[in-house]
Amino acid sequence: MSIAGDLIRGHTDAIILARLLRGDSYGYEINKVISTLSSGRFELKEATLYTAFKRLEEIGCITSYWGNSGVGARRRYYAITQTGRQTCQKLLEEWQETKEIMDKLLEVEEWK
Amino acid sequence: MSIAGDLIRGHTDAIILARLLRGDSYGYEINKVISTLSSGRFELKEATLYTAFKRLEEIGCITSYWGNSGVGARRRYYAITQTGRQTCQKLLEEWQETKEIMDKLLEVEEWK
DNA sequence: ACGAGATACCTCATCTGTCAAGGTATCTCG
DNA sequence: CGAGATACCTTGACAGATGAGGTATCTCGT
Repeated sequence: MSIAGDLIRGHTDAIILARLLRGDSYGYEINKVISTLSSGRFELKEATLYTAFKRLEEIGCITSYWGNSGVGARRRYYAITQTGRQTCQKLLEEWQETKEIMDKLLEVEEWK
Repeated sequence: MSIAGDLIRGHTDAIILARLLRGDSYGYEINKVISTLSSGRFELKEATLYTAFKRLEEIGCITSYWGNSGVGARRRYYAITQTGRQTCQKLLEEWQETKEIMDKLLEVEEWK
């Protein structure tokens, strides 16, 4: 992985919620999507992902239910709640702000 | 503080190094500059800052020396090393990549 | 029918960086 | 002289990321 997890730390909740905003999904799939969208440069570790799900469910941002597909390994689906939507919007705004601030702080003159 | 430190976590080294690239400085001043540049929206806590200095010095990215100003409280100045410059450049590139990936991962359709 | 590999979930102990809280000492200015 | 700014530092607690380990099912080639 070229992008260390600590660089994303604090933003995993935002990533997960933003994904769930597009529709219910389950852990394995979300991980795949993240890996694909980042062209493999970043992937959440499973432990991180499930820790996040647990945390998000505890604070009421998501709910979960077992899929009844009948085929394949059982899946636990997650759905975003109204609280989750609000939290997500807040986190997205924070990300925009973080970007602005970081860009200003990292501004460098020319490289010699 | 509107931006929690954890959102910046993993980027503090980059911030400090990018600052030192502009010239030697000391803890208190760097903290002030960060606060100013971010319009007060973000500030490193002192403990975090000094922890980072220690870490960066241990891995050879910066060196330190006591200022001999004679007036005011004593200051420990920090200077970036050649290793530090390389590390800084790498971290800046990582930040650009992090931004790209995050923006892609957080992409949302319209808000309803 | 069997083994490999993919799918899919989960837990626990450990590590690392952040931070609250506390401390020391000097200088400036009213 | 006292308050507040300047300036440094350490310690312990905490939270999130992760390595390592575990379970179970399905698919596909041989």
